[in-house]
Amino acid sequence: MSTARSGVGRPASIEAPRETILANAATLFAANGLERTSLQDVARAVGLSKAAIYHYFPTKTDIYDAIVSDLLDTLYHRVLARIGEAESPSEQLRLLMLEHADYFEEHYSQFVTLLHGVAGLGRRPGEAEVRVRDRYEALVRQLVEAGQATGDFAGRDPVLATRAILSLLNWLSRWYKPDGPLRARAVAAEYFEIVHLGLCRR
Amino acid sequence: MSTARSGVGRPASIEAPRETILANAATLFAANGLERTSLQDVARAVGLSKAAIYHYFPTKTDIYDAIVSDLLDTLYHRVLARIGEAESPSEQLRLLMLEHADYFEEHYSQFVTLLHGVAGLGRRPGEAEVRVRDRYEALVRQLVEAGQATGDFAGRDPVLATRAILSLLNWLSRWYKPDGPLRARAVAAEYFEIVHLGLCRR
DNA sequence: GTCTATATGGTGATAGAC
DNA sequence: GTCTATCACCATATAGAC
Repeated sequence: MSTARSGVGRPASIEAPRETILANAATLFAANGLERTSLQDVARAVGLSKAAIYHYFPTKTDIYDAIVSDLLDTLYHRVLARIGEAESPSEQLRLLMLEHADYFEEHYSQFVTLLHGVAGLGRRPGEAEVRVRDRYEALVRQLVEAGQATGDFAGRDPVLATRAILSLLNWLSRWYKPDGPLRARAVAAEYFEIVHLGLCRR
Repeated sequence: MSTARSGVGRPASIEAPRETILANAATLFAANGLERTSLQDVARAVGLSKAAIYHYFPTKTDIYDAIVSDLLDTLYHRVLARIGEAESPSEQLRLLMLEHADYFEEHYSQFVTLLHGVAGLGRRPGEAEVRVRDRYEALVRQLVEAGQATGDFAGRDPVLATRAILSLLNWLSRWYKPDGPLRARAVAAEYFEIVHLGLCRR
């Protein structure tokens, strides 16, 4: 079946090394965090040596950055494509939250890596990450503001309303259990109801 | 003024060593996380040697645990005392969120240490920490359920409503900037309005 | 592309003098 | 109670053979 196994001296070989490394690293980062995950751990999970990992990524941080940037980029485009189907801003917001939850569930380790992979708030994220996070936040805010313009929503502070929505979705990564009975989508649907009603009346 | 200074060979001495260590460690843990904060860093901030720190705490993890457990315990009792003044469940919930926000602001580093001090979700928190966190979550849930019983709130799922409320308060630790213009209390007040209305109608 | 072996430095924790 | 000095270990990253 497998073409090779990491043994005593025989060079191993795997397919799609970059993606395999990223997937395994995300699982480890999500469980133990970036700092407590050694490259040795990653290498062992992948089935390569430490030095082989360095062939694909110059530093451990680059692995982390690749996971995060891949995730944020795909999330944005998937959500954007999905909400195009809806007409009213409130329906768009609902679809955004549902699609976000689905995507979260499919890429649980990557989300946890993004949101809880590095401890402490002092780390300055790369400007690319900041840009793509801001873009996503702006998307939500535009929906809220559009809802206020059409009268779907009442005039709450759109910045704080946006933060509330994203807080719910982000902290879902702490409540959610991959093996639990609750689907992320179901939680997000309930959250939407709460927020939606809260936004409707002043 | 100061009784001693950590110099070449002279033993230093500080007052309230335990509290000083905890306060300095919380600042460092909040900024850089538990793993990236060395005991050397803590010792330098406090003004003692590494070995002196070990005189007060057997391991680095014990310092972290002490910060978290002190925080959660005091938070619970302060909030509990505060909401006793109110009569209706919705007013109690409002006071809980405001008091929580005030306490968060006063102990910002400790909250960040609790919520973002350790990376990864694999760490099993101590049973003492779990107990006191569950107790706080139960307090919020009781308010939601009481509000449903009196008709203050409509019949949303109380568990998910509770998680929504705590998600907002917990993720506030990511938006909030100690030097920023927004008071935590003001954000919490707006969050209460959103959630309150969302809970009122089905 | 992958390996073994190693350089280099920091870490948590301890020993023992004062 | 605080210090200096040190231990034993593990980390990231690199060199160079194959």
